[in-house]
Amino acid sequence: MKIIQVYQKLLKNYGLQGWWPLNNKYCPDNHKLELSKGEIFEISIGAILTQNTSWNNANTALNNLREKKLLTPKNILNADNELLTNCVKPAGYYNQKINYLKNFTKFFQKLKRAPGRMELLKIKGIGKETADSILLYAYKQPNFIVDAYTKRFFTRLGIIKGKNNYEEIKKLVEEKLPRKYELFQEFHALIVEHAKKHYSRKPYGLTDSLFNPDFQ
DNA sequence: TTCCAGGCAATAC
DNA sequence: GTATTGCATGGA
Repeated sequence: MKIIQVYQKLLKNYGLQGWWPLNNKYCPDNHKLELSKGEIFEISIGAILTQNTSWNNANTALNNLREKKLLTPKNILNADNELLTNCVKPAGYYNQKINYLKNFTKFFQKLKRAPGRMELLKIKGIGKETADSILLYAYKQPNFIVDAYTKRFFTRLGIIKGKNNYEEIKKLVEEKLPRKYELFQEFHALIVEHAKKHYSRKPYGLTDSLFNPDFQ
C-alpha cells in the first residue's frame, strides 16, 4: 500500500484531528488560523511536556502552568523554582523538563522569525521529534514527525524494515507526499490516534482491523 | 502489580 | 555510529 493511501484510509476512518490542542481544545480549522505568539509558545511548551508521557499528564502540567500564569516566557523564567516544579510534576521527568522548558524559553525570547531545525536541535531538551513537532504545529513548516508509533505502524505495514533511522523515515514520507504542512499535521495526528488503539501493547498491531486484511 | 505514554541526553562500547 | 540507561507521574 502506498503511503498516500495509508493517509487516505486513516482520514476516512477517523476524520480530521485538528491538532495541536490549544487551551484544552482541538482546532479543526487550525490549518487556516494564524497562530498568536502566545499560542506558538503554548504548543512548543506542550511538545516538551509530552515527551515520553501521555498527553493527559502533559496537559495537566500545561493547565497548572496556565493557572499560575506561567505560560509566558517572562513568567516561566522568573518563576519560583518550587512552584514551577509543582506545576510540571504531573508530566513526569520534572527535574529535566523544567530545565528543558527554560532552555527553550530563553531561545524563544530572542527569536525574531521561525526557527530552523538545526537551531532547535542545539537546545538541550529538544530532540528530533520535539523539534519537528514545534516546526510542524507551531510554525506550520512541512516537516513530518517520526515517533515510536510511526515506526511500529510503518514496520507492521511493511513500509519500513528493520533498522531505519529517524531521518530516513522522515525523508521517505516527505518525498512521497505533497509537501504541505496541513497534510503532515493530519497524518501524524491520525497515526497517533490509530496507533493508540492498536500499537500500544506487544505484539504491536495484532488487533489492527483497519489495515490487516485478516480482519476484513 | 505491571506496563506504557505524542523522548532526551549521557555514557559505553 | 549504535546500544543502553536514568529520568517519573498517572492511567489502564
